[in-house]
Amino acid sequence: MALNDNPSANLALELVRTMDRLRGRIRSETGMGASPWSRSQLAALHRVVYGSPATTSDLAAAEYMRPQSMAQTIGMLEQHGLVARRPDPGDGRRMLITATPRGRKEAERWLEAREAWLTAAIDQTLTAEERAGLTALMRIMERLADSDVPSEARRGPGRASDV
Amino acid sequence: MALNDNPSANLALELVRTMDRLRGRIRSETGMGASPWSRSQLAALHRVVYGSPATTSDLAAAEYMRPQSMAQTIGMLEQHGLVARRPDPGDGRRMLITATPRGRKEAERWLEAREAWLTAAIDQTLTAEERAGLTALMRIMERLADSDVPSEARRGPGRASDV
DNA sequence: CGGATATCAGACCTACTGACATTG
DNA sequence: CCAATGTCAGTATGTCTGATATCC
Repeated sequence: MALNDNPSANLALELVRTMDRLRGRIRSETGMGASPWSRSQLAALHRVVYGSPATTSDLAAAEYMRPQSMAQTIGMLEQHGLVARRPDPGDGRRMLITATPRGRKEAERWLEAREAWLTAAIDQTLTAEERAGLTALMRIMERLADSDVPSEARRGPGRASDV
Repeated sequence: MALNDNPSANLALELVRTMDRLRGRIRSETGMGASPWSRSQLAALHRVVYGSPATTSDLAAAEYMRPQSMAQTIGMLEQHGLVARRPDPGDGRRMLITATPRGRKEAERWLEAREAWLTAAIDQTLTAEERAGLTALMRIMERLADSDVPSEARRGPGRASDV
């Protein structure tokens, strides 16, 4: 790699590259017609179904998105009756999102279907020990995703000369 | 989770959700102005710089993308003089991509800058054991990304009732 | 002629930014 | 009046598909 003397920098680069490649493989195997719902929509639905009632902003913060982006996703789910929005009794600004019975059924159906290839890959290429340890390893990525390291850390070099 | 009786299905779902969330966090911390190059462009440049001369199709296959998508990425790199394309002497159909000296400099400069936040997060929130675990996790993800499990595995349920 | 590579054109998905209204 | 939430509109990106030309 020879990128940097800092081991963490190499870990970071390799981690991102690995996630990008695995994501690409999953995309290429899953195709787009595999489900009427996009990955973002299923992620939001998953959170709504298995979580407590929350606002669009809450969901956006949990997924590290802007509220407007999450609103668009939630809007599509609402159009199809998978989630419902009701005003917060105590705060007129807030709209609470909850899953409809239909939304719960669709979530169970499609969350499994969407990751069918990855499920098969985990089954067929990992050992039992690796599968047993995978959950613990994923916690490490969760800790990174939710770490309180401030964004200030990104002190990039000056702009490229003439790009 | 209560999604499925198959443990691998739950692992698959959790892995995808965790990657999506970490990706979102990195996106939100890195911003868009952090680099004149996109993540796809740097990924392609990284592969060209540290690999042997290859065609657009080769690079696309390695990143699990369509050749047309990779061609667009490579085209932008070529416009800015980071990579060069020359005809394959032995096969008139093929165009070999190589990094220019400038491309090598830019790669070293920006690959590090782009993951500065993740580097800091790894440094500040993970223990030595966890960093070792992270390496193990990346190996597993690489094996999944490159596994030979066929796409046939995705036998989804029938289309949603009336969606 | 069939297979592989590259190219051109069009479409979609996802997330972003900015501006504005409403409520606490 | 200011902060927070939600909504509307426009933008940018990255990838996809389809169709076509060229070369082995």
